Amino acid sequence: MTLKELSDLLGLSPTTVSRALNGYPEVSEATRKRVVAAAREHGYAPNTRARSLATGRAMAIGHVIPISAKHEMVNPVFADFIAGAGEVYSRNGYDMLLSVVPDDDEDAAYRSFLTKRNVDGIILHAPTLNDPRIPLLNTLGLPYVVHGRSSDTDAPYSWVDVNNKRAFQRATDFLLDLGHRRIALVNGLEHMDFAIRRRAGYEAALTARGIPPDPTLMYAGEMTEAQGHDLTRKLLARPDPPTALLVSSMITAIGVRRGIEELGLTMGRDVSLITHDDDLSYFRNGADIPVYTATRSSVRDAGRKAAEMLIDIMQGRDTPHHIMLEADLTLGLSTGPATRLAAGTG
Amino acid sequence: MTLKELSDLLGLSPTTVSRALNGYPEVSEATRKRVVAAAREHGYAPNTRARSLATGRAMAIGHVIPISAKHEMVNPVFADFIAGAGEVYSRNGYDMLLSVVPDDDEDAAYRSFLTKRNVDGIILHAPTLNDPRIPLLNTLGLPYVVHGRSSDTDAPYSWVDVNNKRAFQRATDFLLDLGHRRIALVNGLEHMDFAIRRRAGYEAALTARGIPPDPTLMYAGEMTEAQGHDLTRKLLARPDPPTALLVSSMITAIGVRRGIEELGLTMGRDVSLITHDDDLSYFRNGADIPVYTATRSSVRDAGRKAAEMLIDIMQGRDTPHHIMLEADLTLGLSTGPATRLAAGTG
DNA sequence: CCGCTTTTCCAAAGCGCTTTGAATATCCCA
DNA sequence: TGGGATATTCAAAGCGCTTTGGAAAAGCGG
Repeated sequence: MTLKELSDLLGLSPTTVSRALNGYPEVSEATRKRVVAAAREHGYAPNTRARSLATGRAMAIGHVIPISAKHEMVNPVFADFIAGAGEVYSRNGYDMLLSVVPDDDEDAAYRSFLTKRNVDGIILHAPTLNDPRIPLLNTLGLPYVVHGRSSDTDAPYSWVDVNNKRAFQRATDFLLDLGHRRIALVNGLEHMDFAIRRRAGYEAALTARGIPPDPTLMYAGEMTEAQGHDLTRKLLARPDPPTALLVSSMITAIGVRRGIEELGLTMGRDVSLITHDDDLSYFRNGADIPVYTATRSSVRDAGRKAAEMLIDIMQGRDTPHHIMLEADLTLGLSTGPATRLAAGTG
Repeated sequence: MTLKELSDLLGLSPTTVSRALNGYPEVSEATRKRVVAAAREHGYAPNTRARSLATGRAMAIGHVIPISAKHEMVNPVFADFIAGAGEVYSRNGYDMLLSVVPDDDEDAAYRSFLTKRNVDGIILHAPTLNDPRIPLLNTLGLPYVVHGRSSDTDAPYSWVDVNNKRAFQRATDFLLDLGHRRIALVNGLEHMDFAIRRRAGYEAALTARGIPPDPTLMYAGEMTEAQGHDLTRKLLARPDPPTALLVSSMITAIGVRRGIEELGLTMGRDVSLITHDDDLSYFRNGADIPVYTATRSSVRDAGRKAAEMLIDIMQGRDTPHHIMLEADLTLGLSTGPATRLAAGTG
């Protein structure tokens, strides 16, 4: 069913039917009712392609999902972020276009969004230090919002981010308060902006207490379960093992825990652990006390906020273009005073 | 840059330029070269919306991501499935359109794909017993492929699925061979088709050895970490605890393991565990012996296969429209003979 | 009842591409 | 050298919608 068919059916011109459906004032309320009813009855909806050709707007928002070319790894937080964003898109009549590309030719994906004109805006994921995609998007001229920030970047851009530095500073402080002095950092890849900020928070907390950060206690890499495990085994095998670990991902934390328990140690007693928790639906803590003490911030909520911001920008609304989310520090069972392990080994 | 501008630039008609770029034979090789070079130089790519309006093909494939309205849960395997499918789409010039909707009005999303004509085909996720979406899609007339199957459905449809029944039958058999007799099944929601088939495999293996399936050992629910944990605690607190658990998801298995170890028991010695492993990138086992004995089948690979099948169908190629993937049974550290626990409790 | 404004509707152009049908240029061989 | 076949190119229509500019209908005060 096309607009023409529907208008023939109603004995009206396509113009009138179009206006009636799009809520223009130049059509009487009576005919509008009639048109809307007929459209519903015959299941008419305008052909997206024709409409967006005529209007110049694609009514779609693009996401580029980079796949680590080396490790074929897909970031597990994407699913929840996209769930949040998608919710907002649906409510506002936008489609979500996903482009899955190896992370070494992401640029092409953005350019193609522009040349093919199939999206009106873009969400940029997983920004790195001085991310080259930001100047690229600025030259392309497509509205976009970054999920995260990019340190050392001059160019202006809109973003939604968690206060990663403060979160990890607070977490480290908390561990220090518990008496821990050797605290390991198990972080994401070091060119990732969130990892940089988390490290900054961690180092700031240590330095504030006069403890020089120990590079051998700091790890940066892919956040898989296996990495968490292997690394923990290595760290705890040292003559001077850390008494606490600060971890950047729930999935890595699970591996860390496995490593701890394989050694017959108990998390929260022998070794403390704080993890960042993106509040992924399938890892959500039950009603009782959380297993992991965590810096928690819902990535799904970030998705919603980023989507809303982007839509605002595309509609020219002059909203604040930065949203800083504060992570909760939620107390769980994985942390405890450092004394016991210190006593055990000392 | 539009086609017209490019053709003016070249002193050719839009027709010729279009044909040159689309590889039609009615254009001399010399001009084709010239056109292609100019297009590349000026960064010309046809406007998707105009092109698909003219051709009638959207060059996009739709996925509906249902969010459990009750639990706000997003299926963690989606990310990897989509990564696999997206890879194939990119290679073939298709876009991926995602529609995130609460799972109680999914139908509307499919209908809207049709009326808005913004996709050429659909991938159907997470089919249930006698899934109503299959007849719906058959009436809509859009090509589609189901990731999974739908038991008790008469209507024909194309699918890519894992042989869930055989996988769980083999896994159960393996546990039986190890001497286990009380084997718990921790399954997904019972209206999900994969859960039904896995249970069928589990029951078939038991029955074949004359062991009547015990309904109190069979659980069906959301596959979260917390559920796995809570359930395990309950099961192991029974006077007649199971000596082994067969679990439908890696994430649940992690919770199960937590439950086991909280009781001071050791997985693989005191309690055995086999899980289904979708080979998600961030849970991938390292090079050494896997932690979990598992029925393993890459969901990313399933995504690739489903995408290829759908594209074949859309192009009218008469390929086989069913692909049954066999899961590996990979031996890990989480399984062992039943004797010890039996000795301990008996 | 007339001339004016306001309301309501419509014809036609145009968005940027593909594709049909026709026109022109080129070729080959008698 | 001419005429038919073949290789190139092009003009124009059309995909289904929105939107400009205008026409017809209705309302209104004098």
